[in-house]
Amino acid sequence: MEMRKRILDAALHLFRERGYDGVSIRNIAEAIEYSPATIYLYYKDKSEIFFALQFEAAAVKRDHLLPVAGIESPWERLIEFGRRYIDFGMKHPDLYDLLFITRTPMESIENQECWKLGVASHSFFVETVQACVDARFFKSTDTETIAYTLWCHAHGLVSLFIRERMRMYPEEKREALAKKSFEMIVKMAECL
Amino acid sequence: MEMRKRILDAALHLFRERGYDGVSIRNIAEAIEYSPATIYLYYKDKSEIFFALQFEAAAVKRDHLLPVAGIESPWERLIEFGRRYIDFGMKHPDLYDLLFITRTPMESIENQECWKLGVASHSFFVETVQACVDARFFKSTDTETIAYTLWCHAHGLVSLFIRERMRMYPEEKREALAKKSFEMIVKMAECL
DNA sequence: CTATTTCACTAAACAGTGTTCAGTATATTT
DNA sequence: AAATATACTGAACACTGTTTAGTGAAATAG
Repeated sequence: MEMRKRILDAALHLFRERGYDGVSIRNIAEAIEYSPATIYLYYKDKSEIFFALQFEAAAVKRDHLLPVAGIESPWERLIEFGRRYIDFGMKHPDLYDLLFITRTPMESIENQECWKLGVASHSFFVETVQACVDARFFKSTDTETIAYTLWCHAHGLVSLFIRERMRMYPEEKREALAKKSFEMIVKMAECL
Repeated sequence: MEMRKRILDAALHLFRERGYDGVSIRNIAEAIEYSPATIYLYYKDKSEIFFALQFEAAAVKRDHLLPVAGIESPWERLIEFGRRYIDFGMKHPDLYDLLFITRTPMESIENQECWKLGVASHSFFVETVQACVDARFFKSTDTETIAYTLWCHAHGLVSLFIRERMRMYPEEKREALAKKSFEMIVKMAECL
């Protein structure tokens, strides 16, 4: 299990610098000073390395969101969840990419371990929205649509940012705009 | 100019089926029954084919949004813009992907023709929001943040859909959920 | 009508990719 | 000492984007 870890460490490091497509099995092999063929003794193919990293990304995200669970007020919990979700995306663009943007063999992902972590996180999010609904925080009682709408905003915000679709805004203003937008959606949710 | 068109037609057709990375210059050459080297007489490299297609995508999007310009009421115009933006993304996932998700050599995109179309569309969107602000439609007067927030939601909605991040919702419910979310963000904007 | 230049195109190569497989050298077990 | 298992690799296969030297046909010039 020592070798698997060394491969993942090298792969994550390289992916961070050059992106998934920018890194070859040969690059990873070179980084750990083994032959390319050795990689295949530990991972079936490149996509399996990807899934293993996606699992790690999901774990990092889980840890990033963990403190949220301790907040008692559903509304405060929801806000902090959103804030930290976005913060995770901004701080770990490659991990966020891996989890929510990159094209992957999605047909098989339900069987992967990383899927469980994702589902758990999403369930926690929906439950928090449900708690807000139960506390009569919103006029609307459509938990599913509320949760999905808030997720759309957060995901849109992060993915426009990390896939560089904010070129029409000067670079130094982008993060501030994202922050203001988060505050705005919170205000909008208040009268939802 | 006949050959350039044939290359683009073949490329777009193939990209639609197998995605950008799934198609090689050799595949395109094969499709139009020429040698791979011939492609390079008409396009500098693969990325230039990409930019040409991105331009076409931007044109399709522009045409899709064109009817919106005729709507007098700023608020109605804004709603219809959103509706049609999302509709474009759902109907042409590969074009939307090309425009707003795919990683591209973004450093040079400002010099490309497609950038102008994108900027024009975004300006029109912001101007519509500004018209709503001028008409005292919102309490907030922060046009930039309002526009960006609405865009985040729409982009998040489309990109979660077309990059298959809605697996936790049964397939037949996804589109309905998207529709309900759009209605919800409209309601949310009303009390913005 | 021949000679030259231009044009549209390609075969073949270079350096890279993911992946496989036969084979080697070392360590462990019998 | 012989047999087996372990850990690894060199070399190949079929692919990729891209470049270069060169072909054969058409257009132009003398």
